[in-house]
Amino acid sequence: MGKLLCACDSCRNKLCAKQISIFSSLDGQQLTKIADLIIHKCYKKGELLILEGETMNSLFIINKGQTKAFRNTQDGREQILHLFSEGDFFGERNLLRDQVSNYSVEALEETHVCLIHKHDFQLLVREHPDIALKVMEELCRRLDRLENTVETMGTRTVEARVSSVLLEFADKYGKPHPKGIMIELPLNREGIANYIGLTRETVSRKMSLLQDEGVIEMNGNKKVLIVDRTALERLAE
Amino acid sequence: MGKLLCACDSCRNKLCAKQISIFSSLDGQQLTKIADLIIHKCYKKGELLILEGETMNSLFIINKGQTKAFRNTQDGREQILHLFSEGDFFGERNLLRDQVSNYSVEALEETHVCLIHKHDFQLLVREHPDIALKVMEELCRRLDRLENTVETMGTRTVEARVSSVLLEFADKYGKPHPKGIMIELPLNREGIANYIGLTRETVSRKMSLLQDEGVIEMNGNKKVLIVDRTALERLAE
DNA sequence: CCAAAATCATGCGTTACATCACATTTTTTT
DNA sequence: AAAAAAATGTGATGTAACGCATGATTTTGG
Repeated sequence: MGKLLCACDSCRNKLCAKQISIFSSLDGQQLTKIADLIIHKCYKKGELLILEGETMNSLFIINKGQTKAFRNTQDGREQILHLFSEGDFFGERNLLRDQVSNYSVEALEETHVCLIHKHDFQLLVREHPDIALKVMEELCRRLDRLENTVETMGTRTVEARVSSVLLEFADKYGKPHPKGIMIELPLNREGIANYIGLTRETVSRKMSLLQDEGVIEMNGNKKVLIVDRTALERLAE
Repeated sequence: MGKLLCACDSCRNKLCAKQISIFSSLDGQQLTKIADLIIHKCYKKGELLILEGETMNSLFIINKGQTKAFRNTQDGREQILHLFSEGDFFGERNLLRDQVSNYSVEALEETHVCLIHKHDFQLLVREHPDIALKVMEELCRRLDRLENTVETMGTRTVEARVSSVLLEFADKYGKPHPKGIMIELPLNREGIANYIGLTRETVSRKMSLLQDEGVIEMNGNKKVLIVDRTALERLAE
């Protein structure tokens, strides 16, 4: 289960840093310099990138694949806090203040990451203040999303929560489809339940209900077609 | 209900900016320059500082008093997202990208704020990158808190939610007391309920229960004495 | 200090979700 | 392609929080 250096050099000569929005203000030469600082790693599905409570010393940037950030609650549940995919970063909180990670991060599929060491990142930020602004922007986006999550979790109706999460997935992972928007779900039913604080069974039941109402169509376990987005938005309130 | 300029000059000549952590890296001369940019305003209890959906052009920093940030949900509830008190700032999200406010902010008591105009703030950040890092730190703290909120809201047991919020208040507003920690509650029962996604009645019932168990002692409606912090921490998990 | 208004406590019936159990389907493995 | 494993759907049942109603208490404002 060792975390091996990535065998593929899919990005070593391709300036993967260029793809990443927080570096978007830099020019080619600066990016080349950054590329030299980056270490690449590759994780298989189910592998842990970060363990809650662990001391961190790098910023993780996802080059390919996706991960979930979660905590194991005392009552045995798993609460998923964030989903990270291509271009997202995490571990930033431990770069400013010395602090252990407050969640675990697990690969949901084969995931390739770029690592920048804490020290290098701090130098970069000093040299290019624009990076700090980009990071701030992303943190604000993340706050927005969490505020929405808190709002929907505070809402009593469970239908609204399920609808919200489907809309979120549609925006993030959805692809156009002749009959609507096709989503390749990043999580199974239990994962969705752990993301919005419900049980697997309740998510199942509500999704079946949405299908009966003609709002969505399930295609196997991993694909969902949003047929009537408007209805979903109305349900999500 | 007009938002009048503050009559008191409690801070005009006292470099109120000095108190504010995001400016802590600046020296006296720089602070004086900032003080000139600041506009002071004063709001009475119940007044709105920001209305959800409003275009924003300033950063608000609380000099004295406290406020709640909230949204009115479609089902008629009010979801409180943040509590801000002395030294806290808000409105930052609208300074980076042009975006309307995604929550309303209301004064919970007489509140004095310092306002910095978007344009001035952006210049300041360019000139003093340390400010951006300080803002990032605060944003991270806020993310931490929201992540905790999501975790406790996802937890099924309501006792844990109530205990968590009491602990949060104890840390933020608690004062030492011979028998434990005395809290001056920033919110009434309904407010607490809207903060953690419960009903007023449920909060009432659970707090009565905690009192019966000898964990807390209520003193009128606005004061709570934490008698057994350990028990509360155990309940909060 | 008193009266009015606001806030809080609590009993009770109802509802919605959790929980358990098991059949079924889908996915993975060989 | 078949077998094994994993994930999902669904019914029955219990329970905990909601929602309403009402009386008690606390706070506010003159």
